[in-house]
Amino acid sequence: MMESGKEKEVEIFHALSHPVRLMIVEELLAKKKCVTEIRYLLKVRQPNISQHLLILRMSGIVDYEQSGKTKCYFLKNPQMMKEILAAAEDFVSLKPVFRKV
Amino acid sequence: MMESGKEKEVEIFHALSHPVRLMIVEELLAKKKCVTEIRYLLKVRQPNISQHLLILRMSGIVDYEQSGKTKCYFLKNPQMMKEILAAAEDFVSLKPVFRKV
DNA sequence: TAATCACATTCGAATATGAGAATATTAGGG
DNA sequence: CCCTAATATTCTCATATTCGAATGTGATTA
Repeated sequence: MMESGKEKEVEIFHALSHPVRLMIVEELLAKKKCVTEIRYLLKVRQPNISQHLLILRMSGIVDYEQSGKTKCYFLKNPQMMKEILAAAEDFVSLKPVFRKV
Repeated sequence: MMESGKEKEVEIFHALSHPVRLMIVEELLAKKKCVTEIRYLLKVRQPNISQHLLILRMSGIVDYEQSGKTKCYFLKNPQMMKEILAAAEDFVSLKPVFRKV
């Protein structure tokens, strides 16, 4: 396949393209949280949360700090993440009537 | 699975999470183009381009207008797409040194 | 140091996705 | 009407993703 030089962007979009991961990011936008908090907020099993957190971490979106037994996950760049999400929300909130026919 | 109310956002991110689709969007950001143009610009086979265009169209990112035998694809909302892409580019262009350790 | 809490990893099964080949469709042009 | 160009669709195979179950690991506390 072609090289696009956009692998990193693709990785970011891919990381955000799953409902659970997107919800995790939005939870972290409000406040850093540990795995168990996220787990119960989203009502998703713990191993699954861990798997999604790994993907988010590999893509550079989140990182964590250990504090005792728990790991506090946080957004590495909340401001820019906010911009990406805001842009996407603006996009999807367009009513069809305003779209080009 | 939980309902997040963010299905549309997820769909947008998913549409942008493939290198060929992202490149298509970037080509269309410059100018509307027909399938054959896109095909040769990206050096990707035509059926594959058509499949990706379908996904982009389903997600509401692109639409087309028929002009004779060809279909001209264009972004439905270039400005907002530009914002999403710019935000993602900003995000990935952060040097590790500027990121929280 | 044994038990427990918090989290990660591994594995398997179900499902989804992506690419290519072949074929179909649709719209002019002769 | 046939022919060709432009695009779409279908089928199949390989690969990737996702989830749950089971298990592993690391830190804390009894």
